Amino acid sequence: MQRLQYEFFVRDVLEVAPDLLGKYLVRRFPDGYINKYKITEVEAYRGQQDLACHASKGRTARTEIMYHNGGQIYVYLIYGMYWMLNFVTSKENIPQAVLIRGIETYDGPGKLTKALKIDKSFYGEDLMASNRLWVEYGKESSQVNILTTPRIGIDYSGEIYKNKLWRFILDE
DNA sequence: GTAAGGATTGGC
DNA sequence: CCAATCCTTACT
Repeated sequence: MQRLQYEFFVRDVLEVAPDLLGKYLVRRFPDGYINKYKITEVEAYRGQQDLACHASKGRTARTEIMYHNGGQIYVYLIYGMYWMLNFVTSKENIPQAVLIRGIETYDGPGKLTKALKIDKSFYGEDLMASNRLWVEYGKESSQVNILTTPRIGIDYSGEIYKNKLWRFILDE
């Protein structure tokens, strides 16, 4: 199937995040083996105002990639042991990203990066140019049922943002 | 330089 | 319930 292009990612994260559900994350491993995984759970992180978004701290070495045009990969380490996989969205200078929290077979942001062998070396990689990680359309209709809930693990982000229904789950 | 804490997970 | 484990950020 066809790889998602820049136009898909260069939109507001609240449009891109739910739209990623049902699409396929494609990984080409170092030995050349290719596997595809249906995306089942994501979260949206939206700009400097969103206190749960890393970019609320401003433009730093870590958040730099989020200020780029959509379609780049943002990876960071959490709790000293788990890599989190994100896709940058929106236009240049608008820091947004979608956290991939679950894919078919591997439920959990830390589990899926471990299974797919994703680490810091993917930071800043382009989803349209990469030969080892990208996203494709599925063959079935894009009609999917979606559940929304508050985001996980961001209780520190204040009343307004911790209650936003910016976690999107594929309802099977 | 130093300290605090995190978009998580698994084990007790 | 709590430790693991290390990078990023802020600065008593």
